Amino acid sequence: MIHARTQNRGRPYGPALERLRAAGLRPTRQRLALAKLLFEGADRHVSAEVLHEEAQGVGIRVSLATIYNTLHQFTATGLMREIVVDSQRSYFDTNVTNHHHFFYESSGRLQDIPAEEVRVARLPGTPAGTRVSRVDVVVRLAEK
Amino acid sequence: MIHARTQNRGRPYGPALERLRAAGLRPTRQRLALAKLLFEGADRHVSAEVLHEEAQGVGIRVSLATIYNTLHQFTATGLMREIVVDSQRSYFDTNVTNHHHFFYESSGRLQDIPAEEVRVARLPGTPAGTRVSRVDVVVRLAEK
DNA sequence: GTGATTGCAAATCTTTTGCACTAAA
DNA sequence: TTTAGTGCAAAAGATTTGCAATCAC
Repeated sequence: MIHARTQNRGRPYGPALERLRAAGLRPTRQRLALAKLLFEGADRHVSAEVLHEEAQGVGIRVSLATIYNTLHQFTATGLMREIVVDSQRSYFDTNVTNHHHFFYESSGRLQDIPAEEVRVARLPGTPAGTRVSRVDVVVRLAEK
Repeated sequence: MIHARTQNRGRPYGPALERLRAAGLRPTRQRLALAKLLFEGADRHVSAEVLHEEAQGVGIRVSLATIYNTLHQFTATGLMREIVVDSQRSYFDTNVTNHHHFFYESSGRLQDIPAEEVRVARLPGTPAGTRVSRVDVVVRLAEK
């Protein structure tokens, strides 16, 4: 019989650890815990404040400064993406594939729009000396 | 001969005053001065800080708090529009017609893209109970 | 005059920083 | 060990607010 600790179903430590490893980030206690919150489950849109509260709620002891550090490291290593929809607060998205967003103005909630569902026919050429780093489409929604 | 004060070429006090009147804003000294800076000339993209410095530079005595108040009042009355491209700073646009933007990531500069030059084919229906208040397309540019 | 507007300074909010402490390798 | 990472509190930057003074009507 195999010892529980070595009973390896292909994911000995879970995908969170692997993601951090792949991103070249040392898997510390807090990064691992945050990665689990963020990546195990559906795609998410979080602000630093919300993620901090959620972490506290689940018993993860982590400071707000570390939340910011972590979100920025995850963004810098391509694990997450920053979305700009509110000039007062930063949002981060666990979906790093090409896509767009619905933004509910009243609640501040974000919802993905798959890239295929938006066709942007950009006629103007990009200015000389520049290249397009990203095209963001935000459909702002108000209550009817 | 007509007195200089009444020599009216169709714009007795200039369009700035008329704009404020039309927007229902009392034409105070600082609102008038800011309106002239903003609306007499080509369309502009300003941040509160930049507008404040520019005003000071031209000898307009106005506090930063009033700059913020004014930009928000102008936005609330439809004289300007807020553009969200940077989660740390607010930008306001004097062009309130339907259009989009190039955003130079390195300099923070904005450039209009006429609405006709971008075709957004939005296939997903808007969620129930909501209506589209605006569709923003931001083409982020990096240096080549 | 009277109520709207302004300026100033203090307050608030989000995000960053400095630095001693802790933990991963 | 050695070095990266963390927490905390303080700092920084953007924006808002409270309130007395000022201005438009």
